[in-house]
Amino acid sequence: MRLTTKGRFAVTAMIDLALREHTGPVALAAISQRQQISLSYLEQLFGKLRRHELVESTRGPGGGYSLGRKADEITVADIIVAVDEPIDATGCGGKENCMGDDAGRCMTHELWSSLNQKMIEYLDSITLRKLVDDQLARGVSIEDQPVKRAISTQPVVKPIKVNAPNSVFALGNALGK
Amino acid sequence: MRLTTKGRFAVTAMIDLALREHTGPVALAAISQRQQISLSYLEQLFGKLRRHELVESTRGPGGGYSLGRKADEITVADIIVAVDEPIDATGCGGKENCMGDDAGRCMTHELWSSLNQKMIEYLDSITLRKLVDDQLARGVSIEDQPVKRAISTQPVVKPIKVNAPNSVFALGNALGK
DNA sequence: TAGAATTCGACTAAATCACTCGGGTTTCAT
DNA sequence: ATGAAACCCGAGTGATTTAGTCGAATTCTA
Repeated sequence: MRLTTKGRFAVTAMIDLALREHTGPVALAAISQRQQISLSYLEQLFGKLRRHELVESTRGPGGGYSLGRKADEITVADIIVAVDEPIDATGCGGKENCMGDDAGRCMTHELWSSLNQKMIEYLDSITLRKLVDDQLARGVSIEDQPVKRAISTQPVVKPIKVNAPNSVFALGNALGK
Repeated sequence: MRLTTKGRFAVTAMIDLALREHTGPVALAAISQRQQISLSYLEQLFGKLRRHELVESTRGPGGGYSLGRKADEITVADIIVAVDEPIDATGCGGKENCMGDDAGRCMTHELWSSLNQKMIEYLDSITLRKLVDDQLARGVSIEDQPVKRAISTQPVVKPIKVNAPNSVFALGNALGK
């Protein structure tokens, strides 16, 4: 289990999606504007989320993404595992066959796996529904934009996101303590 | 709060250290062999751990590292923060001054910070002592090598760690679920 | 004092991450 | 049909992380 900015962005985007999917599919462009995540990066993340069946896509105008199952059946661990690609690797998947040359056994993995397991269990106990409720309790305003596809008499001024370096947020991490 | 291989290695090494420091300072070379972590990387990690006063160093022959304070006063969060360098960055340290141009506020950070806080609190509740006790309960054999500095009549054959790619372990991550 | 064991610190190289770019493909509205 | 809105995909790039190398500095033993 890893915890990187990629996972954070995915969780953030999923919360945003869960907050608004009741009015139909949510376009990535909208999430991109609200959460300051670049559109193409979101596309990568949602590609993985879709392959893991955490979201469903609707193509064409008026399309977007909706949750693949109910919000209380999606956990934070699901999201993070989906975008982080287990990779598994090391060849020493689950068995103890990764011993070296002396009696050390697979202690390296043993040592970490216990804590790792606890982390996973913890993150698996937090559902998307819980996070959404937390946000609503905090009084986050959803302030729907004109929801249905804009009646295209006067085209909406498209906010081209000039040169505002949205990577200012993207780069950082931690937020320490 | 980030959770990368660096943090995992640091926690693993600290457990190894805590398991054996009762016989005096533990040399990084020993941890390197047991846990399959490259010596130079360990040196980097312990440099940071030392600056954060989680460990103390003793130089010269018979030297090594020992815990900076008692094992039940060191938490997993302490270790991870020490090696991960908060960096803080983003300029939007703690305040809400990072709003964009429309009413979106700092929702991106708001969204994540709640979960982030929970993660920190959780990892801060797990002490090194607890992890060590878990390992001992699992029956991990400590199997002390000839503890005191080897009587240097016949020099011990230094296991040069031929070309065994110890990075096999170093590379991977996650271990999925 | 000589020599060995060990920690320090700076530089360097390889791998991975966090994006960006430039194209597609599907579907709806007119 | 045509065009626009949205999802799809894969290659490319720069910074960070990870790891390795070398040369010190320190301190114990003999």
